[in-house]
Amino acid sequence: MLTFQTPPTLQLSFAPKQSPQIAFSSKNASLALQNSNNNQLIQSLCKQGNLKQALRILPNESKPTQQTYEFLILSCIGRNSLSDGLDVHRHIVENGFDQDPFLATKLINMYSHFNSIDNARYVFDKTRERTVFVWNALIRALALAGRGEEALSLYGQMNQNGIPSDRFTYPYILKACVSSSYSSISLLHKVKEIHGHILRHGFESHVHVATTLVDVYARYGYVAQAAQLFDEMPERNVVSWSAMIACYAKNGRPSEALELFREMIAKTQSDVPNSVTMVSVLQACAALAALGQVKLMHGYVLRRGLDSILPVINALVSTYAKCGCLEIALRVFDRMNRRDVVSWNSMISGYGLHGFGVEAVQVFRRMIGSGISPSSITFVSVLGACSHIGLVDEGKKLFKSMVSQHGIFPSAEHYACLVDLLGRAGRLEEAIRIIEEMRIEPGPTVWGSLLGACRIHCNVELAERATHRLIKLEPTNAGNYVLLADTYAEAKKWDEVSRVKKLLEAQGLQKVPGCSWIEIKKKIYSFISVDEINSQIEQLHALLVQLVMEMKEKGYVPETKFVLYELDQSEKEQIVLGHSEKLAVAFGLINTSKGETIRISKNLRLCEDCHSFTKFVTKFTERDILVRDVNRFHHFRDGICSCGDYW
DNA sequence: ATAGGGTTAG
Repeated sequence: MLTFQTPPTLQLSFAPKQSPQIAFSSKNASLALQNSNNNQLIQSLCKQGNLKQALRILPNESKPTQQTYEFLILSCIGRNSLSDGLDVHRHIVENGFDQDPFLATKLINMYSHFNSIDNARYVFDKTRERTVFVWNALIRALALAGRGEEALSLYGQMNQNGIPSDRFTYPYILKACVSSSYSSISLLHKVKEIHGHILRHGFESHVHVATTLVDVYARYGYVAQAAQLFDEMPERNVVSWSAMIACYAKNGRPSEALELFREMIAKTQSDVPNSVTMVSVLQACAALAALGQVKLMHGYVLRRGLDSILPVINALVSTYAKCGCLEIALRVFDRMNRRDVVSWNSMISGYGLHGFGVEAVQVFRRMIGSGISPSSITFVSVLGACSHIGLVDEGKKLFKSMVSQHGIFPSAEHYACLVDLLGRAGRLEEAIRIIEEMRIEPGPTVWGSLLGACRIHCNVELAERATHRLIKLEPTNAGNYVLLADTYAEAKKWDEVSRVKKLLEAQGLQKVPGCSWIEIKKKIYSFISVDEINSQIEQLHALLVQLVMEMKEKGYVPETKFVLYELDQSEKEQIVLGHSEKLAVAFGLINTSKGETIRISKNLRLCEDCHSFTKFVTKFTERDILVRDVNRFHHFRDGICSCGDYW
């Protein structure tokens, strides 16, 4: 026999059955009931914010219906009041509606809204007639609450009980996979298993189900899988297109994202890009640092009237900053009439990216002053900004203020920023002490920051220690081995250099090739670092040789201390001359007009020789050169770099 | 009745 029992988490305080003290007298209430149906009275009381009173009237004065309760549940959600929700639930039970599967679904959704999962499950457990709606509702609640495993096990039970899943079940189940704590390998296995179920039940061509599949594969980096699914979709809409564009944008394939966007516009009339599409498109432009593309997209945003949508403006701010145009980013930011924490974060990181640490901290303070609470990302941004310019004390203060003033507990990412801040400034001992005293597990980002700093300051011993940890944490990241090898090379420990190189090869890992690119007349040209000259870059190479020769007379000395081969000086110089950034600079010199800033992007940190080379080029050719490396911008002008040689 | 895509960091 199922009876209503109050579980520990469901604290229903039974309201005293006294006559309500209300502006409405009971008489008025009865009258209203005679004239209209009770829903209207309840609704009007709810609209006045008087839900408690509505509930008091309910059993005495009227015969509530399913609809009445549905309305009451929705008002609790609208008013965001869990305690009212509990009251409504209690009334539902008292008035004999507790076995209504429709209301059970609504109650589960309500508890899900309040993230009160135990109560949602309680409703589920007490409901005898579990329709597919009831099952779906609880699966959804569990998936949204990050309890993926429970959602999946419920799905298993659903199958065992012979309840046929429907097209609504699968998007929830796929989300459950994402919100589970499976390791990525068993997760892929799980997603494939669910994918199999979807195929077996014939839901794969359903647009919502297929779009969710695309998204889930994309989230885990299975771009080819996602693309295949997308290609095979018999029906697509703006959401499917957006999901696929986002997939490319997020998985390091920005050109394909832009290509797909163009295809979307060309191929379909019905699927018009919306704000969500544009946010991903802008993200792709930012990844490419393609200022020309951003301006085109900005125009599109204006034409479509999407320029008042906050996430779109936020994306514009951060994209302009990432494309080297801090001025436009600031202009867009200044004109905003409403700003959320993301807007501020975008501007703070924009300043940081361009080496304006002091300004970034000022924006941070303005943000606090305007009453916006900083998020954990705010601190990553502002600490990163301090780190770029070496504001060590300011950064340390901000780090301390996280807990003391803002109640935000530093994550591994924040420690990574702090370690980077100290490490870059050469305070390696202090940095390692921070790591040793961390209360949470220092992840790869933390050791990575330390290793990066060791590489800059040529600290072999600590670099070995950091790499030792990193190899365990991310065994396939070739970058860690390379940083260690670079450190050995600078210390002239050639035996160690070759040992690390062999270690790399033995695991089939490869150094990520240096790649630089430049946008000329809205077209992107990319260059890869080469050890030898080929015909395609002959002209560029000739120009470089000539430049270097002339610059050497003016004092340029190629910096070759980090070349990973034990060669003589001229051979080393030959190698650094093939760096992709120099090729891009030469290409830029040839293909842009005098007075025009040359804008170059690079996938790695700028090497010291390219840095000093570019400084000389700006002095020598009287050109401005803007280089974005993997961390930040360098504004080269008249022989000086905005980073002040601190990067 | 229930469903799908997006923003800020390093």
